[in-house]
Amino acid sequence: MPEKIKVYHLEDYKIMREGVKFLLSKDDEIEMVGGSKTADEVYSYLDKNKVDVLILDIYLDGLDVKTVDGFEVCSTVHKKYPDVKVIAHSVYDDADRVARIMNAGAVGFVSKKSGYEELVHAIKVAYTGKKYICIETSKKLKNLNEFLEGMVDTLRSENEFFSNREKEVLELLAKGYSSKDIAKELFITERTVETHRKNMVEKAKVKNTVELVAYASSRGFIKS
Amino acid sequence: MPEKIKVYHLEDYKIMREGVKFLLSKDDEIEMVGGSKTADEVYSYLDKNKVDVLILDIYLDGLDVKTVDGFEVCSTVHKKYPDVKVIAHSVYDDADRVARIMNAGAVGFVSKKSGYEELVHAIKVAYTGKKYICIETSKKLKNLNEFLEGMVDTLRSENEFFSNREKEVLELLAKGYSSKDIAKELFITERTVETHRKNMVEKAKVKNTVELVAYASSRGFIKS
DNA sequence: TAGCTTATCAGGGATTTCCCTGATTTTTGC
DNA sequence: GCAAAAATCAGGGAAATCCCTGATAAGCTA
Repeated sequence: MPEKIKVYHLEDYKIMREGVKFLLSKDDEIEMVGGSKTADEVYSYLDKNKVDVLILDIYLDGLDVKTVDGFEVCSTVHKKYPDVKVIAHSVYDDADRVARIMNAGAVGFVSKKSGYEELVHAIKVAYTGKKYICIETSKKLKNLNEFLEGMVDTLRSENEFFSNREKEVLELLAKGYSSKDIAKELFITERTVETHRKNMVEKAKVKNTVELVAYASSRGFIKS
Repeated sequence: MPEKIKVYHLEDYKIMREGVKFLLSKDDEIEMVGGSKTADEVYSYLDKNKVDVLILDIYLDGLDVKTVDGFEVCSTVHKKYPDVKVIAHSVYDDADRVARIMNAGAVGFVSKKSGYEELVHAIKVAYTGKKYICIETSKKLKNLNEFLEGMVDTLRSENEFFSNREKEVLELLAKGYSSKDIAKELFITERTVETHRKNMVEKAKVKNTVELVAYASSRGFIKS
């Protein structure tokens, strides 16, 4: 099967992250690789991992100290990680904000009033390098469609983070399984399981399995 | 099996309704019976059907003609359908709005910054006839506890589960620290650290530290 | 005051993880 | 079809965790 579109979600409301994560994961072509509520977490994730599409909540009022501005995040991501397509996801769908966010480098705009199919659609369109504005909003802003003009296609490379087998091991680790338990479950030897653990610890640059699971959990690698 | 708690959701953002519907449906005791974006749809549903809990987004800016006020909806529901427990679900978690909505007859308040487990918890508490305010918000309003006194039955404290010392240990564990490392950091013996770990593993009913961290992380006990 | 929780400390031993050294086979990408 | 990545397997030994048995002291509360 072809590689899935790797999607990261920046949004300060946890329940929204949780919901979107599930809804988008229903689509076979999409893989939710992470989600967080601060821009810094996004940057540090993007430094190490490949992400195709970033869903960005424009207004992050932020629990953290400094107030983060969604437009700024968008243009920073656009400059620093040009391969990442940004889709703005917002409750505000007025002309001014849509224009600003598209100028800041977003390739898509989806109102939160729209359902998840709109978001799925926007992601797929963005992935092909085109721009998209959700039906709801574009109806409202039909004079603004000049903004939807061609953009340069970007390159892509980088590698996957955890392999499928590693992810299987990871999930069982998070359930409290020992290497021996996992070996039985997956019909491989304990040694192999240990190798997978070791490799993941190295990849994630963490000290041990406990931190690995904390790391993976906070980035949404572990289902539950 | 006992009957499920029938939950209706009033919320003007479709994607949020979709997400919440799934997230809450994962719980065996909860049944999502409906959801809509206007108050009128709620009323007509309540006229014909039994609903135990109504999740109410306080500010419905509303695509529909007349602007609907969440506080008004709350008090209308409270008077007209006294058996329906209203839980306010909002992005605004300031003292003023919390107080107003509780006075308008809500039995629970959950910030959208909280995850779905908080909503699940609030629903179950509400169903038993008690009042509840989410951790996030009650932390924020802790100086205003005078006004919360008597108004709420369950101010779920974080200490409900792990003690402060245990949480300190937990945070360091999630950073990959060994018992020895933690002992140095906290100026206690390795043995004591081990006891804290053991106690947490027992409390959380998990198999080992790895699962403990996965458990804690998914419930937001670990900052980062 | 009696009982509960929290926080501290400890020995001994079984089990597990971690770390170093390797290796072969299978799958996948170009 | 070749090279790279992923998946498999292995020994040996140090370190850490896990599991059982305890204990003491402080603080809260009914």
